Amino acid sequence: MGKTKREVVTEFRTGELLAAARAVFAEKGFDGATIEGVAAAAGVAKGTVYLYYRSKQELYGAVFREGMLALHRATTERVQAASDLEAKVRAFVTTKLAYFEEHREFFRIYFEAFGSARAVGPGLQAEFDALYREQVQMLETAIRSGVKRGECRKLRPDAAAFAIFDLTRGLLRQRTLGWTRTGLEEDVAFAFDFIWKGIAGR
Amino acid sequence: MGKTKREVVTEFRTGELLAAARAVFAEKGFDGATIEGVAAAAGVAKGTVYLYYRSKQELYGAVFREGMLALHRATTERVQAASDLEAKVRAFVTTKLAYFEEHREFFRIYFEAFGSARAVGPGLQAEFDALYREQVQMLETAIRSGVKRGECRKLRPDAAAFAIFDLTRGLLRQRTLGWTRTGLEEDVAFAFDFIWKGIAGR
Amino acid sequence: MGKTKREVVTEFRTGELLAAARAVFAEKGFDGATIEGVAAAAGVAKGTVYLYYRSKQELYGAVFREGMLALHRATTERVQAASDLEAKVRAFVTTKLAYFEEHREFFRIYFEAFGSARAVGPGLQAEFDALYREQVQMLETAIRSGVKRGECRKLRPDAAAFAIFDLTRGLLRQRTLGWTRTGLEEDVAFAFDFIWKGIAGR
Amino acid sequence: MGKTKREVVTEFRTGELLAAARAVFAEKGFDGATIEGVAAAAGVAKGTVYLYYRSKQELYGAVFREGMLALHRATTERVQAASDLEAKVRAFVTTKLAYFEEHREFFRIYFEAFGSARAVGPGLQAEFDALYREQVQMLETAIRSGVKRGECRKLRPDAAAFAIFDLTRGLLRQRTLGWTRTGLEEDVAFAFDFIWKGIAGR
DNA sequence: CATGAATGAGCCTTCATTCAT
DNA sequence: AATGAATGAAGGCTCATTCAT
Repeated sequence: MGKTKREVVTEFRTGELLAAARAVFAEKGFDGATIEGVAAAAGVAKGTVYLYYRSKQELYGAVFREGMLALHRATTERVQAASDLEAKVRAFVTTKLAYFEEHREFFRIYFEAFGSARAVGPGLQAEFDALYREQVQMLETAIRSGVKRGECRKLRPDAAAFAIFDLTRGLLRQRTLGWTRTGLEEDVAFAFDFIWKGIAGR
Repeated sequence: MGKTKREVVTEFRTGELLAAARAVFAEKGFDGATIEGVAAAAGVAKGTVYLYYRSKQELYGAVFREGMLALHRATTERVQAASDLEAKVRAFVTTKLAYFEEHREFFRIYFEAFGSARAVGPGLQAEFDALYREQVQMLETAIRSGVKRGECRKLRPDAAAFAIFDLTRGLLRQRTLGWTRTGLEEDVAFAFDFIWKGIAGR
Repeated sequence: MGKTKREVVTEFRTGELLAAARAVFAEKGFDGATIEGVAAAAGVAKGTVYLYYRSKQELYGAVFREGMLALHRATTERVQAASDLEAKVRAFVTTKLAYFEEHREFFRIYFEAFGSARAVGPGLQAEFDALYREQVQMLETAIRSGVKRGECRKLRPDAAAFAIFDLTRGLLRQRTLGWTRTGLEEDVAFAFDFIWKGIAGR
Repeated sequence: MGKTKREVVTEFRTGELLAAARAVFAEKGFDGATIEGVAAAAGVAKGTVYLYYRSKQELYGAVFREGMLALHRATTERVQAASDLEAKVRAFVTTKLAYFEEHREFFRIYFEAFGSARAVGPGLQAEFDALYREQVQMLETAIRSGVKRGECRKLRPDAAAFAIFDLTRGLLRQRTLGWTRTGLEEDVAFAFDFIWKGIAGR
């Protein structure tokens, strides 16, 4: 643990700035946010932001990446820990909903990426897409082996994976926008049920 | 038919500008787009844009509203024309996918509304939400009577409606971004199947 | 009386436009006024204004000149008709006040010329100055002969002329801005009295 | 004395900008002036102006207010220091003329306020009017007590105050526009004499 | 003659980024 | 490292003027 002084300060500042940026970007979006605003929220001067991030884009990227990776890690971990398909699907839905329950601010940023790929910049969009696909593939794999093991009916694993992903995302949106009054548990239960049985069911 | 000359010209310009604006907004997003860019795309001078639309916001609103209403009308019409739940769900998915197949550009604009409520402005966001809810309610009603008639199993109609909506939207995204290689027919079939039977199926 | 048709129409339009322009310039000032506004006030289209006046400047010039000349003529005539200095001074004050009583709108335009010589343009400013000096000289001449004839005490005629002019203009301003509640007669009486006797009086 | 560094720089810039703005507004008037022009005159970039003044209006307001208050203070002080009416009137005329002798540029701005109330904005116009009336009232009070004490003849103090004010303003204009070749002393002497004795005199 | 659609120069203002202190 | 003053490019919008109909 070498250059503690410098590194600690840097880490501290980085964290402060990241938090401030997250709040500001969440509230105003990429274009609506200003570096000045982020600096103010972090309690530092404008120039200081540029000591830690080279540009507005990069700062946004850091915020975005941090949130995405945490979400990604949590989801991956939980899903892989589950043993069978049913548990995996349930874990997927639960983890996502729970994550955003804890990170409301990141939600706006997350959703901005689905809409305005432009603001984000091509590099970031690629990263985002990569994580997206990775998650989809994880689901896909789970489904594929679920099909093999007879845990579910025979259907296209890739398409089903997308479907589960989208369904979860939609539910996320409703919850975060306050369009659902039901509790987290109940929402998860419904989503899983829908995914599992569709609307025809048994 | 009255002041044909003037009215025709106005309609023509309005249309040209709308098309140009749609293309530019689709490519760059609301903030990234410039009036100059729209004007150039329409082959007119900057000032001309302001003869037909009072502001950038208003122009965006016109583009957005036009696309939304067409989509809304098409969907509503087809769904209501269908007789039973199965047909209605199928119609819903089909119409949406088909609409964006024809209106690729509008897709980006449509999706921007899901992400950056800010840029769009509160008035437009409200309109958007209203249409959204109207569609969800239409699905909800269909499901409710489907449940009554035993066309599907007993589940919460509101949540199921949201689920169908979100699933469709997700599929839309994949198709438009070119993430699916399967044909329209097949995608619709899968989506319907998924909605209908879930992944457990019979 | 030749090209009656054309000339009559031209005169009519010219008059209409002049009146509209006077109203608009009076309300908004040179910079604040728009050709569109003048056209609307005159009940014609924008382009029509340019058929009769080459530019905004020229239109303003026409309005200005018309008002100035009428004022100048009225004043000159009345003053020269008066026989002795007392009558001349009285005529000067009375005519000016009476003129603006009738032409409230022109008042704003008249006063703009004292402040923003810039907007008016150098050519017009020169014309304005010429009329100004002419009036001052008229007063000067009157005073000079008044001095000779012993109608008043011996003082510098040029400076006295300016003083009378300025005093009148000030009174004008107060009346038009509604800062004086006294009647026209009384104001004239006071002004003349002040000019004649100063504040020390006999 | 506290944050000298920053405060000194700010004061310096504020002063520089104020001076530049005064020059530019004086030459071109409010509408004719551009922020770019002011910046250039101050030797800074356009954006810098906005670090010190929020808008063109505010900058104009600062220039205007500064000049008006200085003039107002000087006048008030000198007039109140004078003991009798004669001295007060003399002080009034002298101070005004002397002030503008020193502040030629401000003259154009001062006079613009008499003409184009519009450009200035309602708030500033109100301030201007308040100062105007205050000065008139000061004169009025002086005259009233002068009348009581028999220092001058009996006349309406309000109207006389206006007259003195206007006469002075007129003289100001002539001097600043270079329409008088006589010296300051002589002009003041004449003005006072005119005010005191009128043209009939003793 | 009259019209008003079209033009494009011009201006205020914002804000990401730099740099001297 | 931290600051925040300075920069200047960029963009929305207005409006005098032109010109085809």
